[in-house]
Amino acid sequence: MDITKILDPLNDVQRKAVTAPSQAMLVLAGAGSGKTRVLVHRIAWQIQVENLSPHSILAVTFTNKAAKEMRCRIEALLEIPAHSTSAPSGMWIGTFHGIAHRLLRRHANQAKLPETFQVMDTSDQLRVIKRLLDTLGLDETAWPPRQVQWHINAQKDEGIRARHTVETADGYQRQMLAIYQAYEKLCDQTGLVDFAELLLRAHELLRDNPDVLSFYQQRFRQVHVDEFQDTNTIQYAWLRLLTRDNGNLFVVGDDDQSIYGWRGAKIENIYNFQRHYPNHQVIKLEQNYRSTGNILKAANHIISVNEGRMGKELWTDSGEGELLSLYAAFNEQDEAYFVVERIRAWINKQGSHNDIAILYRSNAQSRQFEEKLMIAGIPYRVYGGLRFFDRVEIKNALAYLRLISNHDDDSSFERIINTPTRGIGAKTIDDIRYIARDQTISLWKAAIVLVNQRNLSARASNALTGFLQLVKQLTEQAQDLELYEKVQLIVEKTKLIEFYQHAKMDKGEEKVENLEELVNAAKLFEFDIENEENLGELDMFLAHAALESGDMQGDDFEDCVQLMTLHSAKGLEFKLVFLVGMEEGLFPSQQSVDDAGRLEEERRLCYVGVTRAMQCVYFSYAESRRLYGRETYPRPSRFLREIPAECMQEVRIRSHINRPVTTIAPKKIPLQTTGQYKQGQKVSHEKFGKGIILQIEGEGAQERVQINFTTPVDGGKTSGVKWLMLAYAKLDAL
DNA sequence: GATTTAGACATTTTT
DNA sequence: TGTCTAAATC
Repeated sequence: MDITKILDPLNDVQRKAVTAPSQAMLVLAGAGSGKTRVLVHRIAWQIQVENLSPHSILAVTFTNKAAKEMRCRIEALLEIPAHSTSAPSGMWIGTFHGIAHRLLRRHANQAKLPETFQVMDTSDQLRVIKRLLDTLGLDETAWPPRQVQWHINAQKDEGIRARHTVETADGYQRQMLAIYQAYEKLCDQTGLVDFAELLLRAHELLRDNPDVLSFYQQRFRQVHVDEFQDTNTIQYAWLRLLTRDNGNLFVVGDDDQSIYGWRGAKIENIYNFQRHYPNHQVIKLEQNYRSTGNILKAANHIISVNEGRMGKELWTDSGEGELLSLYAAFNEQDEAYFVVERIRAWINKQGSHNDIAILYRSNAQSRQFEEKLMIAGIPYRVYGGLRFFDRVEIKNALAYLRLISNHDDDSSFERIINTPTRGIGAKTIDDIRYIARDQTISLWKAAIVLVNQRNLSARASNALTGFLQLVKQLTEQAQDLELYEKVQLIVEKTKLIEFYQHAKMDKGEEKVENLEELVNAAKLFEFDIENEENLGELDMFLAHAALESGDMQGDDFEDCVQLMTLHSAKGLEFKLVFLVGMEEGLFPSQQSVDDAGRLEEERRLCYVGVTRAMQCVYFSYAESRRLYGRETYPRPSRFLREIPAECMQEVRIRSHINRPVTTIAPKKIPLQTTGQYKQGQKVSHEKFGKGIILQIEGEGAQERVQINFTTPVDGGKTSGVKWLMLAYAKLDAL
């Protein structure tokens, strides 16, 4: 047995946490202090040294990425051969939602769910709510669907069912309650489960079924939780139930990095933990292995302004490093130019685009930077876009698959009844809805009833019959096929490809590619044997699509500058970090400045941002910024003043950045189009291939465009950046 | 049934 | 100001 492999890479405090006897443990792990390492080594320790069966291990995370990483690192440490997916090791490592889902599949009966229940994602849920409001005859402007959705989810996150709510005189509350009730009923009828419901249901399953509870209490001798500060009420309640008999709950978190309070996360869970588990031990990891001394000094000062912390101060034994820099930009354009210029300098000196991140408070801020990076020809990647499984074309294809799996899935039925368009109009759909509501049957059954009634117009009847037959036929044909063949069948036979190919809508080509990619994804989808219990491969795949929607585009190893929000930067690290838009009203955001609690969360966000950096931090703010079409003159962020002056240097403007004299309007560089082409537009040229328009200059016959050609041509190389006269170049818009 | 136009709206996000 | 969605129109 090789204990050294587990213990040697650890410092004293980490080792103490890893080797502590079984009990409740709270590890307060500062940024970059080896939090995941402790978790991974702790589990390895328990298995290898304490001879605990992997079967007895439960580890919970928030994201699939984190779960995957943890599993890989544990298996590497234990030298379990790679590629032996989850099954052989027997450990349950997953997200709260993933594990709740697994429990509900295994005990669908006791959870009072149909065995074929389907998981819906956020957009599915919104559709269901919209439809519900419609049936209830409520006006969408008075009852905005998003707000209703938010309300319902917030209730569920707190563990509150509609029936628990106390009657109030407040009309608004009462209506919301009625909607919540109706929503619960609808979900029960159609066998649909939203994300919050997964957690709530899993909690109720354990709470109300002592046999199930004691089974899992005995199975999971050790329960581990990552990012504990992000748990919400119901997640923590669930953890408490599971660990009630032995108290072996090992949680790792950082109160200073709690940035999800707005979606129900409760820092209080950390304080409550200490009350609920009186025999717990607290260990603080404060040695940071990521950042320079100056960066940590700045971060510590910022976070120290907050009240009511658990108290922690990061230190490092590596040197001071460079000073942090601050740039006061004239406006947001200037800010972007500055950042690009610095990126260039970094690349020229030492290298990789991957080292660099531009972090901002809100997604809208990415635009300026994308534009300037594009012009500069610097490769970049924006995080937080549409996920693969969230795309319309994919959702449509999945809806067909779901309908095949369960004809009574109303939400899928409605989604695709007229996609691709097959002549079934709003009128016919209304009729189907009416019958369904009237006889309390599914839309599918109602559609059959409607056809049989024979009082439809010939055209509508034909169209509807055609649709019903298509689905029936697909169901039969799919019967004995492999998963990917089923997907292929759907994609081909439903004419979705033709639909998107034909439509000249933007990104049609991309949509077709995505559908093809979906078939591929099905091929790659590895069937998790441990989960098999009640479920077919297709249903597994559908659940996977809902629960792991982001996983496909996850790791691109292209060498790119990374653009993302501060929130999505949590857990990552970069050598060079730009924290842009450091302005009052932007960061901290306007909505949080009046509320002490929310302001502290913004400050923690700033702390998270600074601690992402390993070597270098640049702050920037704009003295004037166009916001929602209005010119604003924000003040620098208060967080900048919370950084000690001795770790900061102010960067002065370079000569080439024009600072217009105040009375003269800023000179506009002629970037406007005179007609058909726009900056950023994709075009193709018969000789140079496809590319993107970087700049447009001149007028009339003199008009010329600069294009960055990105597709390889005959020689196998890309044509690169070229200036072309519009009058001569044969360009096609894409 | 597709295209156009008007209007709302605009932190942060994973599952 | 720009984007996205929903309704209006041909």
